[in-house]
Amino acid sequence: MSVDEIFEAVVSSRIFRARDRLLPDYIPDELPHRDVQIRRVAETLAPALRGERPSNLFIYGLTGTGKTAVVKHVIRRLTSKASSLGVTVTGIYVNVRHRDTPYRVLADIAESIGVRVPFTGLSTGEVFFRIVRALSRRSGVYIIVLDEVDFLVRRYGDDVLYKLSRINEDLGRARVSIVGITNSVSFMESLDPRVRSSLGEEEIVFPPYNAGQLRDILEARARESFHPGVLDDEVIPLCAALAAREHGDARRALDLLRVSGEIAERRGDSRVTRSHVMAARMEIERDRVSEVVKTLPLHGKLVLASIAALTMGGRTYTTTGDVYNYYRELTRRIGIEHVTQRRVSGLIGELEMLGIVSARVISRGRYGKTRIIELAADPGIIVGSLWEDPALEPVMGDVERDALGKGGGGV
DNA sequence: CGTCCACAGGAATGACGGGCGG
DNA sequence: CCGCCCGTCATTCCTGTGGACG
Repeated sequence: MSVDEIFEAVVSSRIFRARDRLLPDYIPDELPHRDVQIRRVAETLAPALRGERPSNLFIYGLTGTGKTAVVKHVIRRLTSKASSLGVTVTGIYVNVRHRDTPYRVLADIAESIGVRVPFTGLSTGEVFFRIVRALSRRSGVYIIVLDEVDFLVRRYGDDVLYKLSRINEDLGRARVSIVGITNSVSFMESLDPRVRSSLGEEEIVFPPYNAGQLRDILEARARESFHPGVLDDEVIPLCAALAAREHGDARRALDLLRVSGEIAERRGDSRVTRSHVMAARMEIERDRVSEVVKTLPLHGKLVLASIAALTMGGRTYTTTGDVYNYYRELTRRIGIEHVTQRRVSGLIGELEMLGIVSARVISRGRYGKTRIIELAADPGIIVGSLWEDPALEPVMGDVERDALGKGGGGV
């Protein structure tokens, strides 16, 4: 296919009418099955229209339950209503997982209100001071949305939240309220009581979608994004069912639908079928894992290789100590320094956070306390991704062989 | 019912790179 | 341009602990 033909195929897609409406950052005008949540968020934030400070708000719900979409949707309506009323309401959105240090979060907030700050070099206190200084010269209501805020607190404590929750004391006419979004239901309990009572003035829980609701969401979105009649009847129910299995994650469901369409298009097929969905599922998983593995530090990769080698055969799990021994052997054969067991423990924790292994702490009594570690992604994909790092090449053959060697099932 | 294993996990450290004020 | 301070990353040090064994 020539370059021109590729471009032409994209422009005159037989499959998609508006592919971008399936992307994660697209906020549709209608959010099916979230009427209750939309109303409650709107009620909470509405006082901003009178220039009053809305209550701080905390939102809980698993990934893909529409938290971000609902908040963005309401804030978009709110700011446009406000400007038609001549009131200043500003929404500031920060995803804390992507900007995962206190400094970067504050820098983002500063940027959003037009305060230029350098990437680094300032103390967080200084950035905070500049935000306060800028806001105290203004009036209006500022709604700061901290998405996935649990990531920040887990690593850096609730210092930033505490300061932000008290920012109004230092301001003149401007008013700030905070909307925190989190995936973790137990998050609020980990906060300092002062912060908790201040930030949790209002709380809303987003329940997961069930398969039927996911189907409604997908159907509404498919009408916008696909040409009529290109989806086989079973495609949407299948995507919905697969995502429902993953605790009702609408983002997963939409990704699945989009990638299915992309695969159909790439293959030159005129309809999207079940087989495209199955291929999409595989492709999404492969991309996710290989992206994570690629960004892992070298020792993280070696630890992951060790876990893979120790679990791929008959055994389904391994423990920290076994992983460490195997890992040391790998570093010896490559001829590099090894890190301490503490660090390996930390790396295992990071792999768990990335969703590539699962680990839980158990006590084996007389035989000590350890973590039970299992792979949480397809082993074949993990090993395949590890092969891509040239530094691991000298040992990857052995890693694969060791794993297969245990296939018989005896210790 | 105390011991003690095999780690977990908090706190501290050091290297590094970048901005700031003079 | 220099010395200083800060955040970040990768790492080390060290204290804490659930529960089977004896």
